[in-house]
Amino acid sequence: MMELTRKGEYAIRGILYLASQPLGKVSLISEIAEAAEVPQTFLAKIFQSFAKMGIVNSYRGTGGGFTLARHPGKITLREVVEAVEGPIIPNRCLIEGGGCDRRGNLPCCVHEVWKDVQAGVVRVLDGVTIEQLAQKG
Amino acid sequence: MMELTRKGEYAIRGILYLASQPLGKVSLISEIAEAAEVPQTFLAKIFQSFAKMGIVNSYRGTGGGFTLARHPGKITLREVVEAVEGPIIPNRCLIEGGGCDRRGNLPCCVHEVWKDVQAGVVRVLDGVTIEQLAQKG
DNA sequence: GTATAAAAGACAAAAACGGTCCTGAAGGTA
DNA sequence: TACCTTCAGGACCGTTTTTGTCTTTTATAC
Ligand code: SF4
Ligand code: SF4
Repeated sequence: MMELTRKGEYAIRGILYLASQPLGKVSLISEIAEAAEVPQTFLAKIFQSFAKMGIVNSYRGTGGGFTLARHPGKITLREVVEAVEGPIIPNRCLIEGGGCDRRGNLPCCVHEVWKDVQAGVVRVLDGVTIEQLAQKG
Repeated sequence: MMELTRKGEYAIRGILYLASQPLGKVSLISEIAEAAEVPQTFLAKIFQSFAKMGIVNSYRGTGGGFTLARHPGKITLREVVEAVEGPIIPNRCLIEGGGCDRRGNLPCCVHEVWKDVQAGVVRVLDGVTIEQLAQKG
């Protein structure tokens, strides 16, 4: 239960490589993929998600590649994970507007527990920036 | 990410029905399935897992069925979830004896974050018993 | 115009999910 | 003993998700 997918793991490795590079340096996806030991085409998809979420900037053509869109101290691990895996939802009754199928959409007593779990995970992941991680090596 | 499967959701509903019954009362799987609104054959598998984990007792033959193996105040939500979904493992480097494939099995800096996530989730789920949940309705 | 590099989308194998079904074993009961 | 009840265990199966690959298109630099 609660397992990060490969995509999530690769996403972190990739963004961490970017964070370890000099600020503003443009990196090729091929370069990132090699350093992060991730299949290149797969990582390309991941970085597309990053770009859409405004975590990285992408540049096409000669001299193109990716840079961080913000200072690494302003990018949290939660953002990185959620960019590729979607929001952190321990149970479907926490989905925005979703609700529960039982009892006429009234949440049951367990609902609150899942909210606690969600809040706990979010707090941990929001408390870590990729700058912190990159510095620790 | 981190989503409980149907199996986990059904497991909780099923055990909560047992906890709502008079202590020691033997309940049929058909009865539990109907009350919990869960496919019966699927719930049967779930209760097999419970029995193996020592959460419930099962009795065969006429008059058989299931009872809680312990007082509901001694059964935590974590046990119930882990019985059917396996241990709470946010990332594969937390698997016992598993380790990471990179850097010669040395855990990286993100490893500690996943340990924090795991500890947080476990703390929440271990802090709730099915007795508490059943009482709140 | 041409080379470069990301964007976008189609495709696909493999695994996980969400069950169903059948046979068998254990335990009552007449 | 024969029969009925109830759970145990395993085979099976369709759908969805994961984990990618490949091809085509678009944007950019030179
Ligand atoms: S039964 Fe309770 S925990 Fe389960 S989905 Fe509904 S509100 Fe959430
Ligand atoms: S790279 Fe780090 S976080 Fe990822 S599996 Fe290895 S030790 Fe864990």
